[in-house]
Amino acid sequence: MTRAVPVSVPVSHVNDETLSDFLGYHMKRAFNVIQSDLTETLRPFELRMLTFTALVLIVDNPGLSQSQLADAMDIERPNLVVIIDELEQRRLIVRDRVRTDRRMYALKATLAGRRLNKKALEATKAHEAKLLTGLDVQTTNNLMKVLSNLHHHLNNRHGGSD
Amino acid sequence: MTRAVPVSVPVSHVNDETLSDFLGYHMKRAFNVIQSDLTETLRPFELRMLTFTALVLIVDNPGLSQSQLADAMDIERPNLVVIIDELEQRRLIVRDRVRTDRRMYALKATLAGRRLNKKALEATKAHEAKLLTGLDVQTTNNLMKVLSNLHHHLNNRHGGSD
DNA sequence: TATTGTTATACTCTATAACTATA
DNA sequence: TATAGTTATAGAGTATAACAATA
Repeated sequence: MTRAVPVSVPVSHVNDETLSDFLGYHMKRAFNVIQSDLTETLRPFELRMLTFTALVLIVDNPGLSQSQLADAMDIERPNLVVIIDELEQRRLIVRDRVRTDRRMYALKATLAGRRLNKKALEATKAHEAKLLTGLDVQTTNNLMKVLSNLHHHLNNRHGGSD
Repeated sequence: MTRAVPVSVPVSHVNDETLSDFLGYHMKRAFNVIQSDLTETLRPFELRMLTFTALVLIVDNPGLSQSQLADAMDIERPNLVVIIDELEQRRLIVRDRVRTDRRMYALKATLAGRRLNKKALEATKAHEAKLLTGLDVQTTNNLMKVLSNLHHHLNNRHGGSD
């Protein structure tokens, strides 16, 4: 896992100036590190980023449907099914039939689900705080705000003009 | 592709406040939209984000090795092989043996590669500018800078302490 | 007809171990 | 022995079409 130090090679420092205008490039690189880190943090709880996110959203929004959840997570409905299956099989959530519309399920967390959610959440927060140690506070706050704005902006364009 | 308008459901607005502290959540959502958009933009050129990024970096850094490129792209060396294979088969780049160290290839773009690079680059820039229309300039600049800082920060921690 | 959840499926991206050829 | 590139492979994530049940 030790990142090798470059030896004598044709190019000593990779020039990525042309790519510096592209969000995708920077976001992917940053996201890569964050996600692989988050994956490790969640491993002891047997959660992945997707199952963790789903669990948090269900805990915070008891009764929401799979369609709504998929929409909030920006994934397709079919891909959510296995995630919900997994959480349900582990008795962390339940699928309750909605009386008034029997097509839907109302997703709710169990006590075990809420407990795991709490523990995983704490671990993740602690780990992330450690990751961001050394970054000035304003940068961190900016980042969150800008990313959130960006998503709303992009999502509106995406959903609206297509 | 039309995003369905929510009907009457148990939860009218999904509360994601608990997740609002997590970089991963916001980055993923924003990245999702950007990448799916970028994918469409690059489709006419028969490029994906990975092949596009590799091409740009090779054009800008003639002679770099696959290890260096993989490192710059934050992917594992084995995963780069098929990407380079694809670009080589399409005669967009060549693998030149390095005389002084015959283990390595010096990657170089062909004329066709540089031409495609230019066209794809223009399309991507135009498309991205359109995507970001309406966002104030400072936000955009901040975003780029913060993401770049973040990557360096995380990468140092990641590579250094592991 | 339209929507919710589902199955099946294919494609892309990612990660690891083990190999070869060179150094 | 160590590194560059490679192969094979397994696991995640993503996207689409088509279906049953329900509205």
